[in-house]
Amino acid sequence: MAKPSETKELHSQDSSTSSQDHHNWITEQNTLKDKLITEDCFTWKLSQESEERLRYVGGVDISFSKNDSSMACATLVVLDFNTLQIVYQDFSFVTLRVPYVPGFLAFREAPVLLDLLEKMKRTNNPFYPQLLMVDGNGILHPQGFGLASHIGVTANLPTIGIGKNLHHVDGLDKSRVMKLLEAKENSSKDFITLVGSSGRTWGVAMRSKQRSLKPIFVSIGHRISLQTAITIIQMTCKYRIPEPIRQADISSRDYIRKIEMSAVGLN
DNA sequence: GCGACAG
DNA sequence: ATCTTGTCGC
Repeated sequence: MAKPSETKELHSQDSSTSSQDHHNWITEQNTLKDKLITEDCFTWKLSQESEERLRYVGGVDISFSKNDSSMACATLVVLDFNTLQIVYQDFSFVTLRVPYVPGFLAFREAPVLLDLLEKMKRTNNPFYPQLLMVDGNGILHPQGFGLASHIGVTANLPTIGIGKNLHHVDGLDKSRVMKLLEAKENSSKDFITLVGSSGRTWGVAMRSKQRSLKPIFVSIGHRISLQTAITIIQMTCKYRIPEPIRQADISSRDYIRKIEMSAVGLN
């Protein structure tokens, strides 16, 4: 029979999770991780001369209601890689019942984002992205399998993870990264490689714009090399955050704001 | 044991 | 993630 801690959450809006959930999540992460590809695996090219060029780059983000933290707006945008203009945009309002647990962001956010991708594929949308940027880490993650990798493997799509804050892993913490960024020998570099205590490379801390001291953290999501990911991120940064992510963020906030305005009107 | 911990 | 105004600077 179920223990009290397992029954009381059944009808709760803001559900918590058990150690059993965590165990299942880790198992699923490890299963998906077997399919992870950390090198360039796509047919398009970046060069102008190429027959098949990278043209459609997607970005996904989720914004939350300030009133009800389980109410969210998930957004998928697709930009033209050359002009960085939006060519496709879709969103979905959802109630997220899975809480945010550090290391398991994908179990909260991936389902609704995958739905948005699936909808495009199902309708044979010509703007279906050739590459997807995700706000959240790829392999820069305790299990080496963050949200960007989770979405990449599940959707079988090349993905890049972009974190705005560092997820501490393998001895990499804020102070260590700041020291590296401030070191004289690194002062002119626009990114530094994040090598952990184990010697493993997890991604890079990138100064996407010279003036912005605060870096972004770029890591492999799926089917792309770190080197290619860096190049593409640099090519899509008008500001600190690469445009596909930034536009998705702006759109989802905008949608949430409009919804809350109409909700206030009903009260 | 205590603190840290993407969004 | 979100709560929050102005402010300094290009």
